[in-house]
Parts: sequence; C-alpha cells; structure tokens
Amino acid sequence: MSTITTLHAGFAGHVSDALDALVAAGALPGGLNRGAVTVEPPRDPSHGDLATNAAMVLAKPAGTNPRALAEALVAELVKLPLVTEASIAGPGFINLRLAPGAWLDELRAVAALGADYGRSALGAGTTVNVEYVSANPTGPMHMGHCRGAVVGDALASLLEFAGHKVIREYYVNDAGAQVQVLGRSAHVRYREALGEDVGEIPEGLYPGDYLIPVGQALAAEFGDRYVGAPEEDWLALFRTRAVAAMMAMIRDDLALLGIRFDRFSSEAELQAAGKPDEAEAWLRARDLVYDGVLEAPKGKVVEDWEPVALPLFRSTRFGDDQDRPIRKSDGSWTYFGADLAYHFQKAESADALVDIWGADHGGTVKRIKAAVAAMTGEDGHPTPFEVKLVQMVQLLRDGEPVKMSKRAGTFVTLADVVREVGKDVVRFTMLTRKPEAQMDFDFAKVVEASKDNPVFYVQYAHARICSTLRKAAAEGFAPGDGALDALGSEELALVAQAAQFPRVVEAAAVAREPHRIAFFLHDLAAAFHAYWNLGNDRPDKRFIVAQSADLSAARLFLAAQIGQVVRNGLALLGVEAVEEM
RNA sequence: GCGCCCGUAGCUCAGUUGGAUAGAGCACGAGCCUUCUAAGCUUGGGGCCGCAGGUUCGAAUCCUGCCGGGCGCGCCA
Repeated sequence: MSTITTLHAGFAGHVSDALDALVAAGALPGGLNRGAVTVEPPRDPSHGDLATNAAMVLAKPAGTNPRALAEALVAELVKLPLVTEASIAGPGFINLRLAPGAWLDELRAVAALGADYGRSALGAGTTVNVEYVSANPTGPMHMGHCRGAVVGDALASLLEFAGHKVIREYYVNDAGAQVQVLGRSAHVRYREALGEDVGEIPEGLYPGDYLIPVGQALAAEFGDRYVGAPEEDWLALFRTRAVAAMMAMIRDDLALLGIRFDRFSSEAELQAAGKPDEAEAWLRARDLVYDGVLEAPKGKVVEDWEPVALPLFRSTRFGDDQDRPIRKSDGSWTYFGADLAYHFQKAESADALVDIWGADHGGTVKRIKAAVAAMTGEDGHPTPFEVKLVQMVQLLRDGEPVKMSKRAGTFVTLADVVREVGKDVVRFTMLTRKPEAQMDFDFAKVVEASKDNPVFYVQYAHARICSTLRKAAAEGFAPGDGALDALGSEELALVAQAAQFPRVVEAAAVAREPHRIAFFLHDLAAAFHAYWNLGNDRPDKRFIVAQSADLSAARLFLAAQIGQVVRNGLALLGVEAVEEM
C-alpha cells in the first residue's frame, strides 16, 4: 500500500497536529473528544478551500470561547507551508486558503495511485457481510429485485474500497412452502414433457414457461417413474432439482448486471445442520425463548384465529412490539426461526452485518435486529447490524405505468430490462436516488442520450477525456507533470472538485450510501463539461494549445487524472467507463 | 389502531450526518457550434425545507405532537 496521503486526509491530520500543539503549549486541555471536528470544503467556495469547525465544537468542553480558541489555532495553521491564509469567520469557523502546490500535489497523487486513488483504510480490514437479493428460488428475477441487487452490489464494492473485507452473500430460501409449490409445478411440467396434456397450470402453482425445461430435464433423467407415484416419492427430489435450476437461472440474471456472490447460503442446509435447534436451545437457556400464546393479529380481522401456545422469542426485550414465534404449531420452523439462526451464523464470520431488503419486509426489521442483539450481545458488544430498506421501483413506459401480473405472465423480468436498456443504464439509474425513497423507472427516459440522463452525462465526460487524449497523441502531445505550475485557477478548481473523491468514498461507506458516489460523479462531470466549454470561446483554454508544449502537457495531465477519478467512481458503481460515444 | 419510510423550486431529486446567503436537472426566458465530441456550456426568474412547539452559539438535518403520501401489521415468505 502506498504512503501517499491525499489532500483532505492530510489536512485532517494537520488540524489534529495543530490541536496537539495547543495542548502541548497549555492552551487547550488534553483528552478532549475530537470526534465532531470536521475539515471539509466550505459550502461557499469564496470562503476558502477548506474549513474546520474545530474551535466551535471544542470551545465549550475546553472552557473557553470559540473566538479565542480559533485565534490560537489559526496561529498554528498558518505555519503550514501549503496554507496561504487562515482566517476566522462567522461564529468561529476557520477558513484556509491553500497554495496551488497543494492541488498540484493532489493531481500527482491521483496519477501515482491510479485505480487506487480514493481507496481508504477506514474499514481497518474488518469484515462486513452484505446480504442482498436473496430472491426466492421460484422463478427468474424480476424488476422488483433489481434495485436491491444493484444497491447491495455497489455498497459491497464501496465497503471494499473503504478498507473492509466484504462477504457478498445470498440467502437461498429453499425450505419453505413456496419451494414445495415449485416442486409440484415442476412435476406438472415433467408429466407434460412425457406427452401428457396437462391443460392449464392449476391455480396455486407456478405457471411460468421457465419450468418447461426443468420438466424436460426431469423426464429425460427419470423417464415415467414418478408419473403416477405418490407425492412423498418425488416431492423432495423434484424440489431440489427445480431449486437448482432456478438458482442457475438467477445467477445468469445476476451476471447480466455484473453481480456475483461470494456465498450462497441455503436455508434447507441450515435447518438440516440443526442450526435453528442450537439457537433455540441457547436462547431457552437464557429465558429468551419461552412457550407462550401469540396475540391475535392487529388491524385486520382473522376469522379462524385461535390462540395457540408456541415457542416465542422475547424480541420485546430488544425493542420489538411483540414477541415472535420461532416454530409453527406443527413444530416446523417459521421463517423468522430459521432467519434468526442464519444471522447468528453470519455474525460468526463477520464484524458487522448489513441486509438489503425490499420495503415490503420493513415490518420484520425490529424482530431480526432484536435477534442479532440478543445472540451477539452477551459480552456487551453486539455485532453491528443494519437493515437497509430499498423502496419499490415503479416501471413506466412513456409516463404510463407498466402493468405487471404474475398470473397473466406479464411481469417484467430483470433480463428483459437489461437487454432493452443495458446494464450500465440500469445500474446507474438505480443509484441516482437514495434507496429509501420511492422511484420511477421510465424506459423512455433512461435510454435518452442527453444531459437529462445522468448515465450518459457522466460517461460522456469520460469519453470526451479519452477523445482528447487520443487526438493529442495523434498530434504529438503527451500528458506530463513537468510544468504543472502552468495550470491556473480554473484548472485548480477542477482538481479541487476531483479531490473530494476520497472524502466522498469514506462518507458514503460510513453511511452505507453508494448513491453518493453517483451524485459526486455527476457533479464532477458537470465541472469538467463547464471547463471544456471555456475552450469554445477561448482557444487558449483548450487542452491542446499548439503554441505551448508545456501547457498542453499539464492540461492533458489534468484531463487524464480527472478521467482516472471518473473511472474509479464508475468502477464502484459497476458501470463501464466508455472511451468513445 | 400500531410500526417503519417519505414530505425541500411548477416537476424529478441532492443536501457532506448540527454549520455560513438551502443546491442540481427538467420545464419556461435570453445567449454560445468555420470547435480538443453542442450527447455540451453560459445566464434569468422561481422556496413558509408539510405545520407547530422544543433542544443550542447555530436546525432542512436532532426531540415531541399534529397533517399528508407510501409500505407493512397471522404460525405467510
């Protein structure tokens, strides 16, 4: 790993050093918590290049006033060679102006670090398990799964880039009633493959054509052996084969989006290995599971409701509204009972857990958080666990909602959408909104090649850079950092914009919000396009200035590094940085 | 009835986790192509940050209560 320090990280350190100097001089008490101290660019660039709130947040605990502390801090900060001015503003902000050399150093850092520019050690090598998609293995992926898939995958990449080890995990729900239905559906297709006229697929089974090849494969393998046989002879077998086929199909769908998982965990295997039993025993020993009577459901009338004694997990002790059953009255595991054990299993090999769920599962967040808290928190340090809910995506075509019905077979598959608009468009679009907000996905708009469409806008910036570098090479100019002093304030402003990337990566990783990268890229692309257009009216502001090899080399070096930052950002989102459009 | 999420320009949305005069795109008005890609840029108007309190040096951001929208509320998955 390189020892190059990026600009923002460097100045965070400088402010910290200045505070240490004040402590050493007796001007500030030691041991203050500096967690709230920030060093970041001010919202209004006219205030300077960097601002810190250190004096304001430390004044009160230090027993002094912000102004006095700021003055002492300024006296330290002006000693830094790259600081040209340090001033106090407003309630006690300290604004710093930096020498051009600070930005030029950053530009060299981008070049030196290349694809690693923006990579952070923030995660300190701790392992984060990110579970996402986890679509039921009963059919192809549809658009309802898409957003969670993209958000989860981008988040995983982001956390890796921010210094975590990441496990990308898919939980295969291959143990519930729905896979029994899948097995029966496969049996119908199996009989059909053997020549039987099965007519309409019966109500309650999966009617999709995607099970036809599964039936054919079963027919080829087993002949007519299971045609008239009782269900207990074939259901487990057919279910297993059908699930395997569905998972193969889902992997193909995911591959279209460029998504791959490190681990597929099977609910059926989890149960076969006795994990839920172990969890129950462990919880019972601590009186966290007891036999109790479940309350009747609220908010709607259930006619056949009968109070029954069930093993309940005391989730109310950890903030849930109600204790939750882990087994059904027939003794089999509820989804929650197995999921609880599953999360405990995940926590054994990770320092933190993140689940990406659809908003329709929001009602079960409290119980699973309660379970993780109960099972990992005995030592007082529960495994950090977050559930990110992604809201549903409304599909539109020219402003009209696309009607979807599983029964009518008109649901929109992920594969169809990716084929129609492309992986990059799907991925970027899904990341241009914070996940917890509802979004529309209009086929007409997302393929539009204009600035209305952020995907093309960002890719266009990268393509322009590549095109410029190609043209320069053809004319005998090459990027070089030998005369970077030739760069002026407009160029340095562009560097300042790009230099935010490492900060944005860290902030996005901490917040688990990959969409921030997408917005950063849009802003950077806008800054680049604006700079580019200076050359329309003023040939002396173009990247290639025929009269000056030095200036051209410096500007091309700048262009190349902006391109590098765009590439690094797009890589996190899993979007291709096209070189030509 | 309860829980979770959302409410910011006419529309679609950001807002650096409590910072300075709240931003961008679309739409509307006015400009910029014998060009390194105009798939772009410049510029103008447009705001009770849902409402009301509270917390503090300081609130779109945190707390409480309302209002409006979405999702969910068997032993389903």
